[in-house]
Amino acid sequence: MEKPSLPKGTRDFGPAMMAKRQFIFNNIRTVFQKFGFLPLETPAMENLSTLTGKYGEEGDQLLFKILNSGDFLKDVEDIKLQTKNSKSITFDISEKGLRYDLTVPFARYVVMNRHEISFPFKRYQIQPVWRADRPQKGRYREFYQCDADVVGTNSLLCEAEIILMIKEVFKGLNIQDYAIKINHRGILSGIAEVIGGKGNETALFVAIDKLDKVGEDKVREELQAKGFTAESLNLLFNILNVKGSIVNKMAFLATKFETSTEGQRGLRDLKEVFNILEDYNASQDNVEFDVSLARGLSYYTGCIFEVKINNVSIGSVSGGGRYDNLTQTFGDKENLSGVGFSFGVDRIYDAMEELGLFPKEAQVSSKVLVCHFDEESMRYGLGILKALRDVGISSEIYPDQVKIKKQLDYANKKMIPYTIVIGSDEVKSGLLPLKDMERGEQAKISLEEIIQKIK
RNA sequence: GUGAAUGUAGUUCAGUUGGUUAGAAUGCCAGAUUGUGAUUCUGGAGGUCGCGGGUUCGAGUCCCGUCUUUCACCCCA
Repeated sequence: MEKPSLPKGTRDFGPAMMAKRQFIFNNIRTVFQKFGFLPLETPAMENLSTLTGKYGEEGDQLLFKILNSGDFLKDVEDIKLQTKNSKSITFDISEKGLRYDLTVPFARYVVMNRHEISFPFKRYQIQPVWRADRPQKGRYREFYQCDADVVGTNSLLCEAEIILMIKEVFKGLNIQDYAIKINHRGILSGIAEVIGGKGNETALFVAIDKLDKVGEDKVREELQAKGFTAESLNLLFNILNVKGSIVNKMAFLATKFETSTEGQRGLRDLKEVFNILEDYNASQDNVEFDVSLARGLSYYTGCIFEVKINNVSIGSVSGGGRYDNLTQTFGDKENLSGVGFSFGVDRIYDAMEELGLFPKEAQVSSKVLVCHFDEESMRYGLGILKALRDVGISSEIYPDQVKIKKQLDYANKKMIPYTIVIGSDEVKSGLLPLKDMERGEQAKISLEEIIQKIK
């Protein structure tokens, strides 16, 4: 018998991990709902044609494809099989794939259900996605995304609210040291225009996105190899090296973008987002205008976001942006604009674990364990148990007659913070010893007092 | 997808130039303790050394393959 194992990059989540994961999920879900987003779920698999072409050439390669059922080779031409070019027969043998993100399935959903959706449409979606990437720390082949998107409005209020939601989620998770980076595709296009890199945008954006990671010299090297002149690179870094406050950076860029309508559009949008934030009385703490932020997903057209938790070895934990033409790729005639972002739960988990940020309360299952010395006291304990549960206190009783030591050990293992040990004295008097397992203190009090104390 | 490193009790790790029966800490189980847990003491269980092949009188140790995890590239939550 072969030892069982899991596919590369996938994991089981035991009860201890699930308690912490759910702490994150609940936090995010609560914030999404508070901002008026409605839940949506879509199938794990989509038609391959829905998925391909949305994530760039590299993205298509990372799609998990599902082999057709039945005799999937039946209709493949012999010539194609003989050439052994697997790419050429992909669409002959596979017509379905696992979803790569939640944004594209959402766009598909919107186009299919236009008649019953009223715009602006705000939905959130918390589901796993799959990528055939090579796993590393913080990179999994199956991971959960928590998306919130608004479609059907150009209002930059949505961008501002995204920032507010990120702040609120991180506050709830007690993550303090982080940066919400924001930029705009218009600004990137403007830079490309100004330095004479038009037509070569993809290479340019991919390279400058790495700036904070690999440094200026490497980016210069890479772009030089791609055919950028020294002169245009000097212009580029003159722009990218802007320092100072958000206002200063924008003023500087305005002088560079006098001839670029795209660049001006980017600046206008960003300025408006910051103005709206001010009207919300939201501080600009943790918000950074990062001119070198690019992001790979090719469908973004306006503002783009990325969130990084500082001092951890995990990449970005959240990202998003505005996309104007996504529904058009599904045949929609109208130009519906959408904007959204996504939290990566698995990475937030890794970061929080690394920083030791999970509160103990998040790992508590039952709040009380009722312990007992004999059958009579156990039966008496059942009434206590019911009374606790009736007022909403999660509690359990040790189901076997075993030594008190074992029962208390069980409580410790499950991180149950309180125990009530019942014996013949308690059955007689009705006074119960509530024990605080962390402090080791206990006091005999009435059931009513217990409920009041720990509810 | 390209290149590299890693794998030894449940967990974290020792293990010499290849040499008898592979160790420690911690955790687990039982007892010291017949109304109270994480301290202390005593005893016990637990490993086909990731898996498969090879070299050798002999392999945890060397070689090849494979899988896992990790790192860089690519890309990204």
